[in-house]
Amino acid sequence: MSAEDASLQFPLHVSTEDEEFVIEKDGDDVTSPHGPQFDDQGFLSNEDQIGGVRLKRRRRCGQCGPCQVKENCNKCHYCVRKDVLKQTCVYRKCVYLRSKPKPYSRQPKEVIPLSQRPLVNSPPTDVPRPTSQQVTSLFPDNNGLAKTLMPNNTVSSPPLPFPFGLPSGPTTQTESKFKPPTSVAPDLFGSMCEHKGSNPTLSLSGPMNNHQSPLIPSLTNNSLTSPISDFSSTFPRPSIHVPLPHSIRESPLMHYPGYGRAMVNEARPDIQSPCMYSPPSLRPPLPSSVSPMNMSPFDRNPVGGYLDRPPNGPTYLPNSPDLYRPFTSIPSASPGYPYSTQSRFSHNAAVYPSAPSLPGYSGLGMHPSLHPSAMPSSGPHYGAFQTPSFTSNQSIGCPKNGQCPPASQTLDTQLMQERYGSTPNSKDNVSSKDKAKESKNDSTTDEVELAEQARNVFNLAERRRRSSSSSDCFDYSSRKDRYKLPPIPAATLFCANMPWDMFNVYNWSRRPASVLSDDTSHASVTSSDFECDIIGIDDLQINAMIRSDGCNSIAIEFDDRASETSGMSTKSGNTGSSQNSENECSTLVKKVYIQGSVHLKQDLGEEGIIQLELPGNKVTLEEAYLDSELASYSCDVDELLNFIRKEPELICFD
DNA sequence: GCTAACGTTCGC
DNA sequence: GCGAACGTTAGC
Ligand SMILES: [Zn+2]
Ligand SMILES: [Zn+2]
Repeated sequence: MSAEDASLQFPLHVSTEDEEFVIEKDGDDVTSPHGPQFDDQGFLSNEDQIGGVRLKRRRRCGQCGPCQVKENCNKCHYCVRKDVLKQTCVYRKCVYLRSKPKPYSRQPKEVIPLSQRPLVNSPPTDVPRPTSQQVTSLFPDNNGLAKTLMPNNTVSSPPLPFPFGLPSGPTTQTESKFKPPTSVAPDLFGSMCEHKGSNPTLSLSGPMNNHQSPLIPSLTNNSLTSPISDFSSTFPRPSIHVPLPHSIRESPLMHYPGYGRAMVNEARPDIQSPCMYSPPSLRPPLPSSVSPMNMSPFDRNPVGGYLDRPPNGPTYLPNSPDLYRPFTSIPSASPGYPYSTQSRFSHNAAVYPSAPSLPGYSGLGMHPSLHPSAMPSSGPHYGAFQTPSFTSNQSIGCPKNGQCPPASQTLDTQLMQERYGSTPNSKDNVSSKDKAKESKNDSTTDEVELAEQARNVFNLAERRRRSSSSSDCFDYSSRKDRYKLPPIPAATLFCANMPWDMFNVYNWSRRPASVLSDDTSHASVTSSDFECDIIGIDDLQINAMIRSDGCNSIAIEFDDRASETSGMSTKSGNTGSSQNSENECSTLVKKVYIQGSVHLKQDLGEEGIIQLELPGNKVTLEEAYLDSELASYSCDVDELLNFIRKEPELICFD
């Protein structure tokens, strides 16, 4: 790679709602060796542009996913015709260069001293910078750089931006100045806390923190779902609906948390599966009560914590590298295709042949901002990237609303195959819509209505938000263009048949959540087929049930039965977990505490994916039991059963 | 509006 | 000087 790889770290292009700024490192001046200063379009923003004449080309940002790709695919149109077209590989095309350059008449922008700049790091209105508000994973990659699924199905990890083990909290000047997105996600935990305060319910029984209860190796789930009616009938309670606005969505920014960190192209150690980690600064806003003292992320694994489970975990768990992957961040493509405008990357069968072979979407938050057909039909599959933007007023909400094109089942399937070596039953996929419809029809009217209400709550808010914000956007894609956007792979696909399906926290004893979907409508409906168990977050002293309608919103509901819960909890708490199950139901397993962390993933369809990670010791499984079907998901059933048998807290019904 | 082509810029 | 690829525009 050449000069292009010595990509930009500075200046940063920061914009607020109303202003755009160019950020340079303190001490930098316009003639510093860090290079020229660019404005939001990457144009020189210093005296070189005084007079409104752009003199310099933009350069690749070096931080986006495509910029992390170091090799040409040699398959795409531009690669094939490189000599003539002289364009960069479609998989390497910087996200920020995909927007149409502004005309030369552009006026220069003010260069603001770093110390005076707002911390809000949002994209310029006319450039598809990832926004700080586009978040899917609460646990993004540690290095904050997007990764790309390479043709060989490996993840092309971008250079590590800062040393592993970087102490949390303010460290360097740079670190403190370039805070990660301040708006990361709805403060689910904060909501819990709030709710706790106003509606205190006692915790689940048992010593949640003493680890006396059986530990189950980390659980991961991919579907927090429940039929609403079922759930509601369980116990009346206040419901906190957490609409998932732009905050919880695919967020490239979460993968580039530090526009401002000197993170580009630095050497990185060769680490194993640097996927399940997150930068300290980007962890979800867990209240201290939720984050156990021993949850230092850097204790968790060599790369900053948050492994699904320890790398040397129990053997009965699938010994798959996938276990140490993060949940795939599913791009949210359609709703706000940020790119441009000149449709430089719009659908062009010549440039992007063979639509059915969409290459692997990036497992790390981006996927090509290219029409699926842009990708080469065979061979390497790069996951290039896109930056979702939510200024578009294109389809809001899930395909159920009839506003979004469905994700491509074909592509999803292929992606599954490519990424995980397993593929959902294609028939299932093909018929998923029908099944979804059936499922929906089977649902009670109340269920449907409630689910729709939940979605509508979000949709309304989101429409408002988007409509208010879209006006100041520059040249976003036309409606026509937007409909050219690549489909969104349904999140469930990425989880289907994944190792973590073995432990679907919320669906134990129920069918695994490995329901494949070729569109989010199916995901949504499918979600409603599931039933949630209760999770207990001990420090919050609440029982909370997290439910998603599978599309646009997540509801966190808290057990309102204070007295009942109190009694139960008190009983269990006093007696310890060892006494509370046998008397209740012969089929119950005692409260099970989870070793490691619990990953919760919910496909929100067009809105992206929400991923939560909870400390395992804060999550209990109640009335969970492992049936043969579920056990079959283990790669080593015998070992798993042995584990259960050995655990006095677990009851094994042979 | 869209793309192919290519002049040009840029970093090395 | 060279490779890479950005930006422009003619042509459709
Ligand atoms: Zn290529
Ligand atoms: Zn880039």
